[in-house]
Amino acid sequence: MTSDVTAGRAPSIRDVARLAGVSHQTVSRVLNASPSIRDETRARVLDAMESLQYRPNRAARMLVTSRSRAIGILTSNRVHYGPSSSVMAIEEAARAAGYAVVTASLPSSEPEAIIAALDHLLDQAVEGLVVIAPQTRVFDALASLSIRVPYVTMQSTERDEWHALSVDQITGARIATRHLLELGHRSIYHLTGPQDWIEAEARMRGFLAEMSDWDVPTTAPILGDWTADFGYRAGKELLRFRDFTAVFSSNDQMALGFLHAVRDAGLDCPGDISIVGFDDIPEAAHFAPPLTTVRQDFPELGRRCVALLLGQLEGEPGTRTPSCRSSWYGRRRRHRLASARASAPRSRQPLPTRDGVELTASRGRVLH
Amino acid sequence: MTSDVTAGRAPSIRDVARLAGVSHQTVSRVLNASPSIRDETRARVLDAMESLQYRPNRAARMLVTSRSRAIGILTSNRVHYGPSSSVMAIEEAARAAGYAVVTASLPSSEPEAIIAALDHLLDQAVEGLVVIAPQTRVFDALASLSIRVPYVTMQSTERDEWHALSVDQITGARIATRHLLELGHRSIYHLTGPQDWIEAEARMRGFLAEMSDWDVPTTAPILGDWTADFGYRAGKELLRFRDFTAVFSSNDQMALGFLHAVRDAGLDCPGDISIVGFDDIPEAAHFAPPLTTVRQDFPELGRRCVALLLGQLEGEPGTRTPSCRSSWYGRRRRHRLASARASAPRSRQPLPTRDGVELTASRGRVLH
DNA sequence: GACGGGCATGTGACGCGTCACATCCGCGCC
DNA sequence: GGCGCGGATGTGACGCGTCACATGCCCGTC
Repeated sequence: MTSDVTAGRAPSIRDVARLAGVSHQTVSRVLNASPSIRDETRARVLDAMESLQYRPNRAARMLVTSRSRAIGILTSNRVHYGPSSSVMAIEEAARAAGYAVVTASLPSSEPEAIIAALDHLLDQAVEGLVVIAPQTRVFDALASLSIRVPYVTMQSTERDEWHALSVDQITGARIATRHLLELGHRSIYHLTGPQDWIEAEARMRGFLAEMSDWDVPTTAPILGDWTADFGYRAGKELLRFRDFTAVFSSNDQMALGFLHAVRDAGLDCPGDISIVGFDDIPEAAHFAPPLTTVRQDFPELGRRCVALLLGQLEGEPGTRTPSCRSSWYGRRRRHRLASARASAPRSRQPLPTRDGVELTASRGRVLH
Repeated sequence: MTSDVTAGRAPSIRDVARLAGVSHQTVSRVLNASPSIRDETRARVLDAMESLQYRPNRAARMLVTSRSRAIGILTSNRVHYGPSSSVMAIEEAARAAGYAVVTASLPSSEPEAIIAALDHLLDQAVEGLVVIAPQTRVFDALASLSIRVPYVTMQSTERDEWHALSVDQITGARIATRHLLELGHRSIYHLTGPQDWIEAEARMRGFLAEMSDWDVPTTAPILGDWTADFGYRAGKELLRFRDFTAVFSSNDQMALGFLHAVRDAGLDCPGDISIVGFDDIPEAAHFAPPLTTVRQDFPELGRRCVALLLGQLEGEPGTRTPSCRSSWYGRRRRHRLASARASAPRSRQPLPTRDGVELTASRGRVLH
């Protein structure tokens, strides 16, 4: 008796039900695609929804199902190509699966900041977490909060194998390293990312493994912070001695800075010093000289993250492998991949490909 | 009588109330910092919350208050420095204000994609929207959905003035242009971004205005897409004629590509052709040569977006100006600015500053 | 000593989509 | 004709934090 025509309130299933001449439960069944609804009834309900501009109340559904259908992304606040692209892909994949994405970025890597960010996400009742950040620290913070939410990262750690993700950074790093070795380089420096980034560690491991396979002695990797500024400073420092002929940088930004230092030293990049980067950021082809780098399929990585996470959310916790292949998701993914490929106007020639990683020779130029 | 000790259910205020020996309403009052609670009672309740690991149920609160305390960000899916940094800042500012951020990126700029993304955000019951994307199209989509959610963009349009934001891109573009003019250049090309990006339009307007002030004739701006690849292609094309001596690029990526083309043509950048970029991405200092560019304070921009949006959300709709200055927010913002400044290890020298925009001379090098 | 006022706290209803269960209808069967 | 069955639909309760209102209490006041 209370609610009249155009109340201030948003329409609820009861409003729809009244208009369609059915019970609110029937409306609910239509919403949930229950099979036991006559087509004619369903049509009437849908009409009523349409004319009322009905939108299900997320809060109410959440309350009763105690599922938020939201996942959280915890990112470092540094703006890098890889993480950003992954976030986009994660968001799209999650949306396609009917999940919302809530982000929290880390103003710093202090434990308190991490805990605050996690707390924020948990307040949003996220059902799962994708971590694109210093992973070991986040893991510690999660443990300290003692709240168990499924989460995935871009790469597995020793501590919990089941979060593994298979774009294989180790292989990518090996490819990059092998490339330099095949060019004849025997003293190669490695610029790595922050230690507690799993990606950095994996790439470093790949580098060391490949060097070891070739029986080439290595110097200690240089711990960087992903930035071009660091690459530049490192280059300035290392070039004072010139006890090397090649550098494998863990990402393209640091490689850019290093290139800068090489130019500053009056040296020639393909000639005197070879550099290989990692990530294949869109700008890499326009560095001076164009950078040889290892392409990472970040969107694919993001999509796999979501698939893995959703597999854990929907299936029983513990399974891990087949979740990536659940039918509805596989279909969408294939579609997206196809369209992405069609729209890519890249002019570089891919070199040997292997599980989502490839080495690119920038603009066809011989590798440097 | 039903719920015992450790049920499967998460604890509710009633559980807390029982443990603290008060009514559920008292617990609610503690949660909402009601003043009329005795300190001793509050302490008891807080203790109970602590020991139960109580976390307010977001859904229930949302349901009853019909406020989600979430804002949406609609971003283009291109990974650019400016948008990404803004998103981070928006997220942090929103979090500081107790809002969550839900993102939706646009796989394409097709109207359907925009509508789908908006729909997704509205499904999440976001209370407001920050748009970092082709803005005119989004506006159309919003209108077509006929759902009125407050939203802000990075810059005002003619259509709806009250979304204005004050990091002044026009001034920034004027500074860049003036710089080239002061160097003596009289034939200057402008590489602009996609037309329906407000930022692109504003920078173009600034360019044209400054040129006009100096009575220098202009050629039509070259419509780009923000990418380095485009800058490269544009450079290739333009350099066939060399009917210009300087270029003002709407962002640093396109400038990078252009620089590449200049090198390819065997020309010297400070000497033969001058280039000024826009954004001051962290990599700009390491281009060859280091790029002169206009720094944008994207984090500040993001923060202002949030302040503006929250002002609209919290205050009565219609007010616009003073909302940015609401006390709690001003305090936080100041704090964050201070810390950001302290941690910035930039080595460049800022040139004349004006409302969040400054021209940087990379590494002290004379401008090119 | 009765009354008004303010403070601290309690009571019950409410919102909205879902769940468990009830009801109704038509049909086939013995 | 009564019974059971299954499909389609309705009924009422529930979850949890908040709102509006009620209650109890202490204090001062005339």
